[in-house]
Amino acid sequence: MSEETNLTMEALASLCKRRGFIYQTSEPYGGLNGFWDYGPLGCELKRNIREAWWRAMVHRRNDVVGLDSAIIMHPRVWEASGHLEGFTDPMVDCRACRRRFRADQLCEEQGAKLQKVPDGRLRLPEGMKCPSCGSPDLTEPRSFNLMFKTFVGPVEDASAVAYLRPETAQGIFVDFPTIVNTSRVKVPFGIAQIGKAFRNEINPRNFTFRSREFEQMELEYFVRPGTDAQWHEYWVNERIKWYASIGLPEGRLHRYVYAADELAHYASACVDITYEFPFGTQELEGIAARGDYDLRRHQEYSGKSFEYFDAETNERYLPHVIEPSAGVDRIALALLCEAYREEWVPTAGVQGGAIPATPGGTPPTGYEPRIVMRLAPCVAPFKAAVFPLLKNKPPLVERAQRLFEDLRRRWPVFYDEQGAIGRRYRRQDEIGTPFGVTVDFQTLDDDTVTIRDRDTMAQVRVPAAEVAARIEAALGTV
RNA sequence: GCGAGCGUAGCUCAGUGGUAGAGCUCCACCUUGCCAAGGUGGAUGUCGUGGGUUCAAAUCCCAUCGCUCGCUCCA
Repeated sequence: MSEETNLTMEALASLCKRRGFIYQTSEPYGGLNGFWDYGPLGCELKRNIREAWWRAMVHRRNDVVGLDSAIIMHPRVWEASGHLEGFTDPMVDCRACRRRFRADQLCEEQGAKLQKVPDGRLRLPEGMKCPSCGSPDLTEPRSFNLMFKTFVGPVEDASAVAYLRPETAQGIFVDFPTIVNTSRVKVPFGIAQIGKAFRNEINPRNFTFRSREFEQMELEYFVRPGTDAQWHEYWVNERIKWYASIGLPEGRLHRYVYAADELAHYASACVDITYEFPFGTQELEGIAARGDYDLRRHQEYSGKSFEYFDAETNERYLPHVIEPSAGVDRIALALLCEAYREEWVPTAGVQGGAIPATPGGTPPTGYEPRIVMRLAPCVAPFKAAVFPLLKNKPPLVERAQRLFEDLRRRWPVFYDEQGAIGRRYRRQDEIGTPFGVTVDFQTLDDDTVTIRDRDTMAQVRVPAAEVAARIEAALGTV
């Protein structure tokens, strides 16, 4: 990683805290690794992401319904899903020095291979030694589950064990028969869900990118067996389009297509949509063709039928599923990375536009630095800010407040009369507000105001009555 | 999880055993006729936390929590 990108992530984290987007949880207690709080601006950003997704995936489609299932489900769900066995890293402990190591890693280092015994358990080959102290006195490989465990009811015994969901998808699969029976849906159709999920990650890293508590937006789209490939391709394309609509251009997104030997045994295809973060190109969303694996497993483990009766073909079958699964927090982080700019802008009297700042440099004569978040208007926390040009002139203040009250009925809008007008513009630049609407002395004559564009800093004068329509147009169709 | 580095005000940081600081930010008033940092006044830190050494600890030692980087892992 270069020094420059390093600086950028630090600068972004610093701005996120300074302006109230995202910061560590439980700060007075020293923080807690892998958990984050979204402040006043961050929670608006996240709401906007969720709402844009829900509109695109549910409200504007005829073939998808929504769901909000419980975070804690019957523990057998996680046996059926494979999470109880699959979500583990086998570890061995050294009895001599009490250190703990990854079993597969330890074997590989010593030129051996972890052995599997017939009952499915893992065993160390002969002659393995502790990499730390050299003792051969090692425990058998043991699994440490990445699911958070808790107890249901007052008694903390084995029969009361439950887990916080490590993904939202299983709620959809488990509810599949009920939704089919109650919602008049017909294959192909989808069930969408947004919600928190929890994984006890060994190593949270890269700001919020890998967290222990995170939020997913998942669609399970059920299709006729045999149509998997075409629907998979359809959803990959749909999702890329959606990212563009919230301000992540296709140029910075990539598709990582899984090779045959990388796929889970039940999957026929998987494509990750990745984004060029400063710390590397990393996944935002995975789109997998999972066959009928999930429904089949729940049918087996529950003993109930998960089959679908297709009235068109008069067949009974387990639908196959395409799963676009996105992380809200990762999308929020990508949007913040994409939007963040340090610029040098001309001061009064200097011609020309803003130039990108050199990290750590000082602006040339006639320029001064600004930080601007170029968030797409549809995801920006505030859609506009309203200012009286001067706060000590009551008619300006009164008219500005009236305009503010008018606009806030429709969108989150910010009002500010504090300090010089230029400073107020800059404050809004840093939090990504796309428009600054200023009431000045001419407003008192003809009721026009100026609208200042965040990105170009250019101003246009329009009738106050047209401001709402201008904002609406900028929000687009998202 | 391992190794290395780091933790002082909201932010960026100075302060290496002897009375906690600067710049920016923030608040009040003034000023200000469109792009921040003009005036006056003000607020904010038991120096991440807990122990220990010492007459005395932000400073030295131990533990712990957190952050960054590398390895590892993964969504």
